[in-house]
Amino acid sequence: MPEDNPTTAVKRRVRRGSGRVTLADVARAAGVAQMTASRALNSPETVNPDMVERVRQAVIETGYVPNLLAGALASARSLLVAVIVPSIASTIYLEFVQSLRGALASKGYQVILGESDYEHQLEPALLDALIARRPDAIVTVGAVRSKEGRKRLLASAIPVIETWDMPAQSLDMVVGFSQPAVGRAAAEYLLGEGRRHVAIISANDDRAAMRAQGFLEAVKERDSAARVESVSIAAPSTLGEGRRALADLLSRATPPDAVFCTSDMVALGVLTEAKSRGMKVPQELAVMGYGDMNFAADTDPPLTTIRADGKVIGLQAARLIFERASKDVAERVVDVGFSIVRRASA
Amino acid sequence: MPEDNPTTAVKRRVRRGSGRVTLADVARAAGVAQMTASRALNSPETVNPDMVERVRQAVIETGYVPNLLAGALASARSLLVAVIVPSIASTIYLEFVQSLRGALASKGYQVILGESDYEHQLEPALLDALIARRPDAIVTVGAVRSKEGRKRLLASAIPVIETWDMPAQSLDMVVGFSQPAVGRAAAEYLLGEGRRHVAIISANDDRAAMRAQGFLEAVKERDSAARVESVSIAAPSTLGEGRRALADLLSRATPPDAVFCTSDMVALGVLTEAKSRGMKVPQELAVMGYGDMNFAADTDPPLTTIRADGKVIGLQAARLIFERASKDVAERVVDVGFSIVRRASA
DNA sequence: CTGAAAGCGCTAACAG
DNA sequence: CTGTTAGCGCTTTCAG
Repeated sequence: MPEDNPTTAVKRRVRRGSGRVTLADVARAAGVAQMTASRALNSPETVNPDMVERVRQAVIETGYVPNLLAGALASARSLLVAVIVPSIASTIYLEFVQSLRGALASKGYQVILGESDYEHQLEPALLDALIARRPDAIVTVGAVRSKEGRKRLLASAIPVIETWDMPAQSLDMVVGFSQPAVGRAAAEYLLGEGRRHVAIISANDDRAAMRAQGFLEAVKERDSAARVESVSIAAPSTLGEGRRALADLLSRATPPDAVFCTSDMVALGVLTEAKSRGMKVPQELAVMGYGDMNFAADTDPPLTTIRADGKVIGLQAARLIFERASKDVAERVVDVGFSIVRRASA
Repeated sequence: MPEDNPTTAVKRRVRRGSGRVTLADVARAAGVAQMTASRALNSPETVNPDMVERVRQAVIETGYVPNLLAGALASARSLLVAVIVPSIASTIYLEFVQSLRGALASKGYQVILGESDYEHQLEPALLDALIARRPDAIVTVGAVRSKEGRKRLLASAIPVIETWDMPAQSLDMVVGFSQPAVGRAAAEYLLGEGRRHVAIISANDDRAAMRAQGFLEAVKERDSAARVESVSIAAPSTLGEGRRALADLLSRATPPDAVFCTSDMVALGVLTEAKSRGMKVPQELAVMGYGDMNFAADTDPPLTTIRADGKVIGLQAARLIFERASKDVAERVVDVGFSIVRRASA
């Protein structure tokens, strides 16, 4: 007879806990129900102040540190945000990640890092690994282009923010600016300064390619007969690549009188190479960068560059995440624009 | 009577799941028990191949993505590693974080990012926030100095790896090298090259201070009457800080004939300032950096610097984490050393 | 090798 | 405002 009977008690499947202090321990120590302890910690305004005090005391006594794994599972809110950058080593997105992480941390969110590699398309495996953590949002640098990637993100129902770009078909939310417009602006600036034979040194990643495309189009529009030199370098772009790219350009039949570079680091390489050859910048060669990195104002000569404010992108992305979490209808697209920082090099 | 009786059925507390596909759905689709599905995915070698195949098929059909929050809670293994850097924006640790993240990812671990700020001591709040995620390891850049921080880490029973340093009192595991030894090596190198009036430009963070100390000690040991100039700059160190620091040094009564810089970026600033003043490097001024960043070989002149291989530190840290996880007794201390990369600037 | 039950530590939902 | 109960989705444990 399968009757529950004390003498034929079912064998206990033993499974002891981690041995760590749990919320139940805190509740016991404070002499309240576990749920009250939970509320005292997470929404103290809904609990009698005395109880809150007792619970806080108990937390200190016991050395309790909540288990967010359990909390996230129970509440379906992980307070985790996945951030996918092309490469951790690429300095361009550092301030962005930093400001995003900081803003998120202020509301209890944590950041989990993904790396997509410039070369490979955002791999489904990477995406699945991140989705498996059930982040409350996924932030990607650049638009998600791969069909499979879009599909998985959509299926996951996790809010997505694509950044540093302005995709025609956004997945969900966007915080960025037009990459081709950056290239156009650079071309117009250099041409407007009277340069006649412009060049572009561009890395072979998605966004750099878009800038290059905008640059070339703008030059052609202004003067369909214009010659544009172009050098492609590998990402991540370094000072050395910049030096070699300029050497390449200068070895051509008609050397350029202006160069737009895919990044400030490359521009610094161009500056270095130019100076080592005794060329005068900007007289003989105008040099323009992209990124306005923290050294751009202090190069010799100071670097004219295009500034896209990573800090702002990070902050705006965080804001959208907060709004979405609180069910306020978040905007879907934020164009943070960019600006030309005019210094002496161009 | 509180007897369980069908007609007075207890009211159902409704709590529907997330609506997502769960392992139970997969098991159902595959016609196996949930536990078998779990095993088929996590330890396929323990399951009949046919079953594995059926489960895999079901995963694809259903679009199942595991919920690692639940898995982590149940198994007490989060496959999460917390990495604490002083500042995300500081380029020195980029390769380290990248290689660490990559190595961990290859075994299914993910990285969650913490930032300690150079200025504040590792804050208990940051630590608690990370511990709350129950990471399988915590990796810190630099030794954990604060008493409270050490206490919490110890109490958490989470494996800790302190990196980029060689603390006398390590908390648990260490992968690094002696920071004072770096300073000594730099001093000995410059003095050995015949420099007589050396200077140091040092940021005011923990590790830079240790290098500076080693530098000063070594100089004194060699020649107790030696004069050493010293400039302190704010972290994070930039090219501009380097320029200004050199300007400062040159304005002093007896300008130095050699400078050791807290980072390559600062050294690049020194190079820039020297060149803009028409000084000859290394003839009039030897310049030495620290970090061997990717631009160091391509500056003009190429930068002599001290290389500590962040990539190796990351890899070694990952290895220790794996070993500890598999219960092999992991080593506790790995000294990865450093090397002087001799180039033209000094 | 496969399955059933129990429970990881927390919060949602409901009842008082 | 406080408490009770029932899960969240997975894996451990034990039994077959």
